[in-house]
Amino acid sequence: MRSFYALYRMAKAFHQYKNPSISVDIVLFGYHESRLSILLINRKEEPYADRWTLPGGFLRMEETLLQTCRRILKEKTGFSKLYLEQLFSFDALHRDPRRRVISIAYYGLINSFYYQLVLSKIANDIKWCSVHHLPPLGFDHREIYKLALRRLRDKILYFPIGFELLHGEFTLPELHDLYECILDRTLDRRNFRKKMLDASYILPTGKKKSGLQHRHPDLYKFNRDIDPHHFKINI
Amino acid sequence: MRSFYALYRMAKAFHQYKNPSISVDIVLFGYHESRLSILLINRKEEPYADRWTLPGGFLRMEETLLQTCRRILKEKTGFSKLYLEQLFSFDALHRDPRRRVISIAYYGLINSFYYQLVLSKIANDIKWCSVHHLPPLGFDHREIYKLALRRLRDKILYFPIGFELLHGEFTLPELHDLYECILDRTLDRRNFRKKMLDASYILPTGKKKSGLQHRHPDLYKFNRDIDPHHFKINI
DNA sequence: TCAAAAGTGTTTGTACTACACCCATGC
DNA sequence: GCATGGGTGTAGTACAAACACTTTTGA
Repeated sequence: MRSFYALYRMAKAFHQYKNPSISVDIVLFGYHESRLSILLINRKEEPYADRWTLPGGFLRMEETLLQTCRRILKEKTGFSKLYLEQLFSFDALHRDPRRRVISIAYYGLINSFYYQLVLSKIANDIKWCSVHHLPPLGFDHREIYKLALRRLRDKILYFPIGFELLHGEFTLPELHDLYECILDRTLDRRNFRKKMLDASYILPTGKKKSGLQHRHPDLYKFNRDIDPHHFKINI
Repeated sequence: MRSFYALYRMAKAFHQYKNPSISVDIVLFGYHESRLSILLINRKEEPYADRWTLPGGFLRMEETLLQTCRRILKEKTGFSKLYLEQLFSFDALHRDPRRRVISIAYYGLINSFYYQLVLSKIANDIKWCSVHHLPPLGFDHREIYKLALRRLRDKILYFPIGFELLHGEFTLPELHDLYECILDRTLDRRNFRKKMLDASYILPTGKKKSGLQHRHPDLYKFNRDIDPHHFKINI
């Protein structure tokens, strides 16, 4: 009888603690050679075996969500220092066919292609994929990606996140190209330069970038003395 | 032995499914007589017994998060049709002293004071409380409230959520006062009127509001033909 | 010296700000 | 008729948009 009672207590506890699994999914944007890409993983296992999905994984009880994101990205990219921001929680009842999973999506920015991608055991393949040629994605990951891109486009207009995608020192044409890639439209070169400099958001380093074919452009750096929360710019 | 085996399986399942509890907490804004308020509940039980907190509750397995919000608000206010938007997920490890609870916060807007508040069994008291005189709040609810207010203030500048707080027909002075309450600053009456009308965001009904002491102001209504996602206004 | 990309200033238009007087109503 | 709040227009300013030529460099 004692074991039945223990079973009963366990069942009760089980029921009480029965909760959805919590996962994170990450839209990791990278920028390289005038292309905005996201990191995709080809799944080895069901569901969605052989389909491309966003990197993601399950929360552990002793982790915060951000820590989960960083652990997963470290496993897959080797990179640990990057900009991450919470995006939205996706909670449709059957978004994962296995069981109830609530996914809290994050998006991140990385100066991509610096680090070798690591192929984990649960994946067939991992790659950077241009946002202009995305394959069909598993789960509701296309929806998550679309929201992330919208958020990134909105945010870059009034918050200096773009710099997370460039090196410590960069040229104005590089910054300009980055903005055009993210926003997917052309921006007047002269006005762009003027706004960036007037906001004293970037500072000249006095150096020039060499090794290029034509005129050597000036190098700038991010002005870290500006409070990004009070940064105000209209591209 | 059979019961031990069952116990073992159960324990394994328990472990596998051990996940944080998921709750929602709701910052419900109401507006009445030139005051912006939020709905607060005085807890009867530990933790934070006798302290004021945001309305909230635990997700059930068969519910979406929005359904959880609506169930909770229906229990406490009797009101079911209201504007709700996901705000942020709060996941600090010990934000709830009982166990790991991840709270997905929502904020909502209600044409308040229409509906009688319902005192549930787990509460000592429930009330609308002016945002200018908030008591200390339990859990991390002050942080949640602050984020909600910031979001509301940001959003009202470019999205027509303010109308959710007014009746179907309203006067321009009422709308003006609502914006001033939410933003907590004065706005030029003439410019405000001009912008609202130029955006054809509100439409004259041809009627006037009577029963007032002085000149009877014109009544307007929300222009539902405008796609709120393309609504653009700068207050 | 030529081709390609980087650097620079001015003009024009639009949109926000600031501001003061008349009108309708109830008492 | 008077006190109170509602309705209306204009002038000034600031910022964003549009736009073309000169400079630097490698080949």
